[in-house]
Amino acid sequence: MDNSKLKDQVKAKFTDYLELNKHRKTPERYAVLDHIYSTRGHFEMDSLYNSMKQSSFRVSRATLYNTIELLLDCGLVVKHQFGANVSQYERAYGNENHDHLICLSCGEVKEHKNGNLFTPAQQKKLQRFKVSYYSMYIYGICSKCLRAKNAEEKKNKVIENKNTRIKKK
Amino acid sequence: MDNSKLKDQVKAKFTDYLELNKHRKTPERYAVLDHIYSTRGHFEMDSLYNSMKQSSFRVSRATLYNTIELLLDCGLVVKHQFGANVSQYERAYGNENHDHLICLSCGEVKEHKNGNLFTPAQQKKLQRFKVSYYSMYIYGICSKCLRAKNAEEKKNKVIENKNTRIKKK
DNA sequence: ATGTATGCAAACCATTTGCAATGAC
DNA sequence: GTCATTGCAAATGGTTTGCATACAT
Repeated sequence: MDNSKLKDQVKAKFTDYLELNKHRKTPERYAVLDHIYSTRGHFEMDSLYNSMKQSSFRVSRATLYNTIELLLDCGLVVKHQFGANVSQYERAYGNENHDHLICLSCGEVKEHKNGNLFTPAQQKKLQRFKVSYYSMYIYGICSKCLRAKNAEEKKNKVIENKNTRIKKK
Repeated sequence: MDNSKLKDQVKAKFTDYLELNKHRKTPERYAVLDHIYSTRGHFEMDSLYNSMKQSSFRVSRATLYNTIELLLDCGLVVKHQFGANVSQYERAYGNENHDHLICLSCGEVKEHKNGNLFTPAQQKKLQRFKVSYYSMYIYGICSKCLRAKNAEEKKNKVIENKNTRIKKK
């Protein structure tokens, strides 16, 4: 995947943010940013920590949490809390807006490209509120669990019928 | 507020759910439901616990968590995790669909009546996914914080100007 | 040289869990 | 009478915090 250009852009954006807010430009911070923009999709703190530990640059959990806070603040990362106890994070720059389909049965999270549910025109209607980003979570039952549930119900129906017949005797 | 009719409806719905799933109809469960539908807006576990403690019916935290799980499952309550570490909950029945505006600066959550960003027609497009409900979270800066921020920036600019003048000397 | 940022380990705290006692069925 | 449910207290685990050390400025 050739995303060196993307990485340069986010690095520049991060540098701007750090300088503007008088934060230090430490190698740890850039290493975290680089690592996050090396993979797609959602990640959680623990996996990021382990993944970086195995790479050339290890950082402490404390630093990870500190850095994520900065990345959230400057809009390079987005945070999600879908319902499990762990927070999930996601690249925000160069990542097309999408909704999240969350299965209430198995917990799987799928991305759903939707584009413009929330159009700029609609954003304008929100007077007196400066929108940074938005998250759309759609909860329900995924196709896999739906099939499993249907199969289950069919089975139960058969059993019920059997019981009815037994009772009739 | 006359919501005795509403309470009867949700009570009936809860009873249906409990019977269908062969769960017991304990007084604790109905007390929790009743308490939740006695107030509007968001609440968290701790406030619910304390509020019920002061009322005539006290339940343990364990039971509270158990019962909320049931209420979530039968769709009478919705759970939100806006970013803080505590989950927030909300009545779902008779509660018009609305988005949530969350201020990244002060954490305040405001409801935003929107109606139908997510229309039934759009839901149909989600093949192979049975939608139960959805949550729209719009993050940004609220008007209060926006004003504060502007004031702050104005102040900094004045200081910068002063510094420039000093340097020029 | 100064003081912010890091790493470590301990603390925190919402939520979950184990288990004996209770009470819905 | 049976077994799901309750209440209590202890355990869990993601996240935060305090503090000594390191290092960006």
